[in-house]
Amino acid sequence: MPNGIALAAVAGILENARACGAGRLRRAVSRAVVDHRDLREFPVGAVQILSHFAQRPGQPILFVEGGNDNGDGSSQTKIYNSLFPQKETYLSLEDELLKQRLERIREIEELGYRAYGRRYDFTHTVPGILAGYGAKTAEELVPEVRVRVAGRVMQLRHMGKAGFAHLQQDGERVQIYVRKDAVGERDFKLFKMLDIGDIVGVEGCLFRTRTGELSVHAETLEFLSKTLLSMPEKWHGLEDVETRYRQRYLDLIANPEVRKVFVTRARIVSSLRRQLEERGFIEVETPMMQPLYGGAAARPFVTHHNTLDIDLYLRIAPELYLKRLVVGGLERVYEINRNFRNEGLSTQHNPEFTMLEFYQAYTDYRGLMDLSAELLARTALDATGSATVEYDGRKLDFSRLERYSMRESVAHFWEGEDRPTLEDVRDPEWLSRHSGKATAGEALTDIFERTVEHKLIQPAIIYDYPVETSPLSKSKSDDPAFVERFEIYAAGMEIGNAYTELNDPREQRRRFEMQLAMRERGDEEAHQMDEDYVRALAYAMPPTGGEGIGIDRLAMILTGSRSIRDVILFPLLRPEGPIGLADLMRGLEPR
RNA sequence: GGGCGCGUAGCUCAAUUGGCAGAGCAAGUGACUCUUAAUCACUAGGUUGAAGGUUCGAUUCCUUCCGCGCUCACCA
Repeated sequence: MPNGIALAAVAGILENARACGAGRLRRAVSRAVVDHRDLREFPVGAVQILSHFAQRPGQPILFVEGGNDNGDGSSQTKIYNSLFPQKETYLSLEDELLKQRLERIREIEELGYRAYGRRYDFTHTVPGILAGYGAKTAEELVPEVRVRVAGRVMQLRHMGKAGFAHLQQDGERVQIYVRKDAVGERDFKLFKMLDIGDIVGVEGCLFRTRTGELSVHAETLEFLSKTLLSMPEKWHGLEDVETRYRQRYLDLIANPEVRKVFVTRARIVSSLRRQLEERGFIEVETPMMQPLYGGAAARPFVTHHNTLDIDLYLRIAPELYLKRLVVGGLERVYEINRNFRNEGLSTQHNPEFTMLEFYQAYTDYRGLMDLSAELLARTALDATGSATVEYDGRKLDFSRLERYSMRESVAHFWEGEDRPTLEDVRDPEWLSRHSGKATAGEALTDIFERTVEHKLIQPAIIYDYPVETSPLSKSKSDDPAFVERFEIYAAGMEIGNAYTELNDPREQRRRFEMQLAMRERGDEEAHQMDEDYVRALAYAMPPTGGEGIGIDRLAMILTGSRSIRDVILFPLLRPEGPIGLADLMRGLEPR
């Protein structure tokens, strides 16, 4: 290719004039070429090259003229770049690493191994080896312990005719020692070809190295899977937040603590399941695609079913379906699954998030408070090994849930001189003095949110909410301005919401109609009329307590994560655009 | 949606006032049969997120756009 030759010639000339890598020149040329101007003035800097050359007649010419760096701007380097027509000639997009790895695959197969292997029957896992033999001395390993173990190569240290590697499995690592005279010519050739990130199987005996590390003395190697891309750096791991979320698999490989977070999350969910099962709750699954949405105040996602030709909503809550089941006699039900709310994103909000909701017939919000205290204490213990966890430098004790009524909390957490008394907090005049909201209830909620919410670091229950902000809860019989509802707070976040369920179909009809009126006025978050739900209540629902616990936020607190995205494996991000790997691979495909 | 910040090699990070884009790890070649962030020598690797603008000259200054983070608003 003529232009390629020209480039080589330029490189040669510059090599003589000054030690200058071909890569550097290529970049300089490509910069000029990209501009595609006939004349481009270039900085002189310290460049002291005067070189010019012509290719063959009629071919593009690169003319480089240099001067001294005299600092007064009088000397310039000019590149007359007459038309290198295809910049691709110079901007090679080939990925050297990928090319090398594909070549590696060929070599591995030439040796008689599969680059992408089949079943490997291991006798031990890496964590199993560490747990079983990590405490044994060299002498105790003398009756030979043979193991077959597989894992991902995370570190490699070659030393001529021997070498060490660390295999990672389930987030833990064991060292293997491979020497030529132990594994033979062919396996040792394979060992020398390994890249960090490859997955291999090793058979051999356990021993301790001179420095005392438990290791597998390899006798045979099996190749199981080839990495084509390079792993994140061994020391710092993967730190780029965006890459960590987009390529969570890399995050999990490179950052052991991330794995722990998701293991803890799994423990939280299984602990809650087990505790609810023990109390006679059964797990159910209700529709995620709903013709009518309800159970919370939020904007939904809309989708469409083709055959029925109807729009459906991704559920914002399972509440109304779960209560239908209570009507049907499933007196203790729970569901752990995703809700979808079409809202902004933040460190505490992901558009899809996981909620536990449970309903228990014949109890009320007082009963649920006691149950919540037990559930949370036990979950913290099961997930972290302690009912006390540290979050953001504060110790949170889940074994004792503080309880305040909303009014008490305002008085209790007030900062400043004019701390209100409990009498003040129920005085409409005092409330309107401290909030611009129209009604006393809304004002109380407003004041609570501004002065109390962020101070609820210790796990706490706030109970008795104004009726205005709680459309689905049953009113307190002795104070109809308030409802039997509580929320659970910890680390300044709301993590749960519960109430004595409204089970009077007449009242429910009235509240739906109020919501409908709000919809008419353009409130997208107002409830729709769900007449089937009213019909269900009309068959009589037992008095019931219902509660929702945000699993993601609970997981944040119990894992010490500051962002909800750190406890969701694949948080919602904008699509990243073309990756280009498929094109690269296609370009390197042998034909 | 508003405000602030970030974007440089596969990864982690430098780059003086606007003046030749560098290092470590990873990669390639060679040496090394107990290393462990192995070591030693050499090599390669860049559209400085993208597009414009200012300038003799831009990673650096300006504008717009893209992506991410924090924050406010919205939202439980």
